[in-house]
Amino acid sequence: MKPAALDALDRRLLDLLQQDAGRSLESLAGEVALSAPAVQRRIRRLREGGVITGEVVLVEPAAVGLPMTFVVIVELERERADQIDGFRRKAAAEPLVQQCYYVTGEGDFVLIAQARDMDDFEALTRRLLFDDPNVRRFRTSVVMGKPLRGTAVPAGHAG
Amino acid sequence: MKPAALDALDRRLLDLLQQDAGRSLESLAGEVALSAPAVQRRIRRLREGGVITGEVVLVEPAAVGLPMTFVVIVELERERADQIDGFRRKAAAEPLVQQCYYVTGEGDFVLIAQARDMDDFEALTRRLLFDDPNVRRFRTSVVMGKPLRGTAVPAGHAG
DNA sequence: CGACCGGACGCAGGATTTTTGCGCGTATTG
DNA sequence: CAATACGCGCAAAAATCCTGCGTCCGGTCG
Repeated sequence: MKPAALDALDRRLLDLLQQDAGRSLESLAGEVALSAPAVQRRIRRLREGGVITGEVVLVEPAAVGLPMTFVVIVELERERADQIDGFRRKAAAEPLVQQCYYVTGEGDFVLIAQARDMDDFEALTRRLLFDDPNVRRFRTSVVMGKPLRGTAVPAGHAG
Repeated sequence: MKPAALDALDRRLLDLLQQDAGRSLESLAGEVALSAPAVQRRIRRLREGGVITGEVVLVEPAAVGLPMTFVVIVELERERADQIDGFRRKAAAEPLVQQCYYVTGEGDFVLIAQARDMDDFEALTRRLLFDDPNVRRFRTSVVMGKPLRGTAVPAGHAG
């Protein structure tokens, strides 16, 4: 978990792996002009250094019966550290909540959530928001169309 | 790209792979009480059916020099379909923009973006927002602390 | 100025994993 | 009740990953 300074090759690898983590070491090696073991060692270092934090499969929400996406802006009654943390924990415990941002300005939290339908979402708001006395108010936006989703950060961008 | 009805095993696999896509087929097979080839065939079907849309590595933004996260709510002047699409395209072309939601209510778009620092973010807002005459106004929220990020959807949740 | 040290590389062999072909059992359909 | 289709497990083949080792480069210290 040390900083470990990334060079241009590391960044290239990060960009490639953020597009497709399934490629073979050989294929990556060819792209960055290195041998397969060298690529593997670099990737391992990036993992151990905490730069790469995981490797996951992307699932189309609609395909598993959760076609609706919501953006919820939540305002809390009091912004005490333990309450902030409490709410964050509760939100994280909800599988339908994909992302949870604690923000300045406009409200206190911004949530991104999935749901099967309106009823499903309403049940979520009840559990997470209505029943929590510390939630002052919240505003829900329904996402239309297929959103641009992603977690990729441009590693080659700067340093 | 057909619906292809998911059974309980498919859903278990999806949940497991959304946590860690790096596991061996053997290990997955043990967990769901199936043989490795059976697991592999299911995963392939899920890919071909469009349920699994990709496999990526997760990168810690701070580690590549992009420690700041922003939530931006954007209002457009006119909500004509081609303008909506135009803005969406412009946003998607910005590597720093991770997510872009077109929503009802509160503004028209919600963006999640990364940046190295305030100047970096300001440059982004200039390119994407100030210079676009179709952007009426926008509100920026800075994300504090480490947000809960993720793209995992609970496959076992419903059907 | 030269020797030492650390770090990263490529190569090659061995271990693991993935992939394919095949035969079997079960469920569905005519 | 027979025929077909689908999915499974097994076992071997193919591909990939992983490790150990020798080498090279760059910085440092005597």
